[in-house]
Amino acid sequence: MLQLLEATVPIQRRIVRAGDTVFQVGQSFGSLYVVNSGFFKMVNLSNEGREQVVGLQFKGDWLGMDGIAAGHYGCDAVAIDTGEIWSVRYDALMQAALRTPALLTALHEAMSRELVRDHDSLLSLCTLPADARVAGFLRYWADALEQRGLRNDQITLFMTRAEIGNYLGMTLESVSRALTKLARGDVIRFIEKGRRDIQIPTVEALTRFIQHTAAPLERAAALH
Amino acid sequence: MLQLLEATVPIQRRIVRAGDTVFQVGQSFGSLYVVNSGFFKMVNLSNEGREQVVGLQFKGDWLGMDGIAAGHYGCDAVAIDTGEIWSVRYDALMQAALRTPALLTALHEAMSRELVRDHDSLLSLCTLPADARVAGFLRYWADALEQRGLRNDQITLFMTRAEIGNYLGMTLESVSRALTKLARGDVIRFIEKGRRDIQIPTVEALTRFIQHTAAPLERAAALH
DNA sequence: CGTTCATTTGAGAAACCTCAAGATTGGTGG
DNA sequence: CCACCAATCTTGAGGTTTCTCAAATGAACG
Repeated sequence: MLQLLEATVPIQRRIVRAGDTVFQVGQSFGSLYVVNSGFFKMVNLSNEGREQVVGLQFKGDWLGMDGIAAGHYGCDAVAIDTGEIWSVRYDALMQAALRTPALLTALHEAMSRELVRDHDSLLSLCTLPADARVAGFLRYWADALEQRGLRNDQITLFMTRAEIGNYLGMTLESVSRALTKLARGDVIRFIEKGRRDIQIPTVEALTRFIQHTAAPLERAAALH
Repeated sequence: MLQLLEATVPIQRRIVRAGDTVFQVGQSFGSLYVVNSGFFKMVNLSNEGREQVVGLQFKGDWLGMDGIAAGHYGCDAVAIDTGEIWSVRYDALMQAALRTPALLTALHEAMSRELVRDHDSLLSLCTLPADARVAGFLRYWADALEQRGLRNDQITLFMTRAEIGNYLGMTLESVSRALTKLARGDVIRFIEKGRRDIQIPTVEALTRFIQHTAAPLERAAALH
């Protein structure tokens, strides 16, 4: 995907460091961005000032697609680690897409994947208790790394407990307690001194924990 | 948008009644659907059988875009009222889009709007108490009607309390209590006998209720 | 080596869920 | 037209999860 983009559209590259913003909510929409390396969080800001992490983007993911319809970006895109971000003018991309339909396919698939991911988040938020949501978060991160060919037995969270909690709809204390509980059950292990590096013996153990912790679903199944 | 589609792409029309499914999770992806009339819910089903309403679609909205990347639909699309749904072959749409770029714009804006909407849902779920989420749900429905030129001072919910609760991440009892509270404060009114028809004196009152009920946000703002 | 920020842990409070009992409604058949 | 049935909805009481508040510990940095 990255190669395809490189070969067909003018690209601007930019190195970012943790805390840098790629674009901000309200800013006029003009370009889409693609993660070449690093990790990014998307932060939504409500009218009343409530702040919400609504997504995490990894290598190959697109940023800024929520700005296409409104004409301005719908959230802040913030780097949470050093990385490289590519930007593409949306109008240039559309021009190129008419000549190279594969570009269109790539863009549509990226948007589609993000929709699926959002729905997964909603599902977790609504149906899982706090502990399981944290486990699901770690599994998501591990899966994301694996899909990109990176080692996923050991992950570094570039987020504070507060950020993770915000993303998962719970307090930082609840995140801490959940991680402690996971470590006690040997589903995860803390490496070294810092508590940001987490070893994941097996992803299956995480999945088991989620299913085991999930509330009985007689009620949930009563939708019919 | 509907006219544009009609003029440029082969369309298949279908009348649906409440409970009919447009497509089901896992079904092979081939077409996108557009709501001509009626109301639809998108239901996600997790591996373990947890069921989650992840979206509501109104006139002009597209259905099935979460199937583009995976090659199969990611959720069930279920009519919750009588309506008409149009279907368009995705490959035919792409063909037509190369000749009529406006089609592409329309599709991208539809996906973009859905991303924004999903992020709004996440924000509500994570930052608002149950009462305010119900108020936000009613405001969303009223806004959706208004944007489509329909009267929005009186809305008919084609969903049970259980479905609303599922969508909003709470139990049906909590939905009931929230509606009772809203009615007591005269933010909404029940019409007639049934409890499915709700009168909304002013959307502003709903907004005020949400802001008033929102928890103080010192904690939430501590993301920096 | 002290300061600051992040994290952990505990105890009490609050929101929400669960369970249960009645009410209300809409539909169906007598 | 009325009575009954099934489904939905409301309301209450008590339990559970999660949040809030507070304090202590640990790590990072000059």
